Amino acid sequence: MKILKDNNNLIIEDVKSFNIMQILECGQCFRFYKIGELDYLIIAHNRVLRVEQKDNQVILYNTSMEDFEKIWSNYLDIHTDYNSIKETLLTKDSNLIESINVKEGIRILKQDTWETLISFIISQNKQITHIKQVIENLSKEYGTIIGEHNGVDYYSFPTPEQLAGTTDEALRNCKTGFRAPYILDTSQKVASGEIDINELKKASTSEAREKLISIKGVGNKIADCVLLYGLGRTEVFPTDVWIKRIVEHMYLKEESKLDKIQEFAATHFGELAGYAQQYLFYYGRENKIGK
DNA sequence: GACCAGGGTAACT
DNA sequence: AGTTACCATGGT
Repeated sequence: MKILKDNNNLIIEDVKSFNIMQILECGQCFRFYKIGELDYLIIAHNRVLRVEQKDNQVILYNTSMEDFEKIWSNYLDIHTDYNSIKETLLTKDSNLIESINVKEGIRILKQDTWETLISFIISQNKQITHIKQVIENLSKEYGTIIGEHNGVDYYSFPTPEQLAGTTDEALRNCKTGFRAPYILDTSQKVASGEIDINELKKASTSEAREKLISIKGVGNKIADCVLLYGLGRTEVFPTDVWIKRIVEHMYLKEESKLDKIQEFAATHFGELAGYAQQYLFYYGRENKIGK
């Protein structure tokens, strides 16, 4: 892999295990817009980034080398060796061959902790398209303009302070529904420092999980999503209805409770459970495994 | 119109 | 400790 500069754009050449469509549409993130084939706008870290993929080239438009080193290489998880991860997973479990082959270009984005916390609170009992819609509503209402593309403005994800000052009714107007009090409460606790995002980053996985679950509206599944997508804890195995069905169908052969599925993932996939979850979720959901 | 969606809480046994 | 109704909202 090497990085080339082309006017205001950066080109990543010969990057393996990278498919921008799979990375964005595997269900881990919500703020992106498809503008063409393998061509997307990503809203992250208070920036608008256009990423287009052509053959073995990934083009990052209007980006400096400095931003790449500081933000995007980390966000896109560029320096993680996914070939090695996939090989190790396959030696642990050859049943993964199909999902890994089909979804070979997944990478787990390193997303902002605060944004994943609110996003996955919104996600409960909602479909992915609705989640995206509600997050866009919130960003337009409470965020700030951070960029433009083809005459359309794009907004940052609101800060804790921006959300802490609103009301339950205003949040419901953004179609948050019964999640509105959860969002408001969480925002006020983060804004006041009662919940410290930086402490979560330093805490052990189990300590961080415990703190996350203490937030009203955050249970096991949402806490694990924040741990995996927003805190880089790649050993956790978020277990939603889909992953539950998939694991039951592919491995356990019977209805199983959450703790049994967690135990299975930990012993079966070990430290790589988060990656395995991502391949299984995206492939299994698309093919309705177990449904 | 019932049923379900990348669940969680509170009020029940 | 283990179930169950309910929570907004939009799509099928």
